[in-house]
Amino acid sequence: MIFMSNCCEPAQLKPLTFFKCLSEDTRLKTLLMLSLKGELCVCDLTDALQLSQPKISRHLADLRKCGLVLDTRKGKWVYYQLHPDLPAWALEVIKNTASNNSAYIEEPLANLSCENC
Amino acid sequence: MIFMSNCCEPAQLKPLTFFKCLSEDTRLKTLLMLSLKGELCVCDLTDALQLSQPKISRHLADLRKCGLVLDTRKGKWVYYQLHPDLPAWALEVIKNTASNNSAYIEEPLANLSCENC
DNA sequence: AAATCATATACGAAATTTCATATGTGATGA
DNA sequence: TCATCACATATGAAATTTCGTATATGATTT
Repeated sequence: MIFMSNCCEPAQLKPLTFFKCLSEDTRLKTLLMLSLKGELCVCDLTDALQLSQPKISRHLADLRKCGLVLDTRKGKWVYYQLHPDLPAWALEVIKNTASNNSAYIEEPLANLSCENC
Repeated sequence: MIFMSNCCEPAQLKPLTFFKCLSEDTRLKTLLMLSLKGELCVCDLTDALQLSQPKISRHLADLRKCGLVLDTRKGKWVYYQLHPDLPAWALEVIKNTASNNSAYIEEPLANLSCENC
């Protein structure tokens, strides 16, 4: 994303940057799932969304560079969560969207193994 | 937008379609301004955003085809407003974004002639 | 240390989006 | 009816985004 140049800290998250992050299927579903599940590793997401690992990783990198998600390594795994410093309005947009569009994330949620449920 | 194929009525507005509409500068500013001003004609928007008329018109056509805005002809002018049937969650996203990002639309708002203030 | 597992990045190609420019259309007014 | 004003659309080129494939990295296990 060309707008990644503008995005460093969530505190200065620009609305256009934010919505560009939400404007692609994989990234949007990832953000909505994180808002519901709290924390997921890369392999959870490849399973849930049935997509290749590099594809998931590239989109997570975009979200990370824009400050929307935070990654934490735990042994071999890297866990992602919504960034705790996300501006309140942005978090509200994500939560609002998640709770009003359950059909959109129904299938990926169902694909999650029970440990994450 | 390729996702316009999916979008007919606001009632079935899909989240991805919605955020694709918000992911471009002209369209996002237009939606935020409409949420604050209620109704604006095409020439108001070209003035406010300082952009060419075809550029504004094309983006308005995208928003119209996705069901985000409603157009009404009044004599020579065509007025646009947020679509009254917009799902509540989507309207909330727009209003929430507008009220928390005043700097982003400060300049275009200032460019509006006083009749629209 | 070598192998393996989980994840990240590089690269060019393909798909999509955006734009400038030219032209079309519908309403109004002379 | 002719001209003009406000707006819409068509077209191809340019810019941006997305993706598959190959490869790199960092942690764990053997």
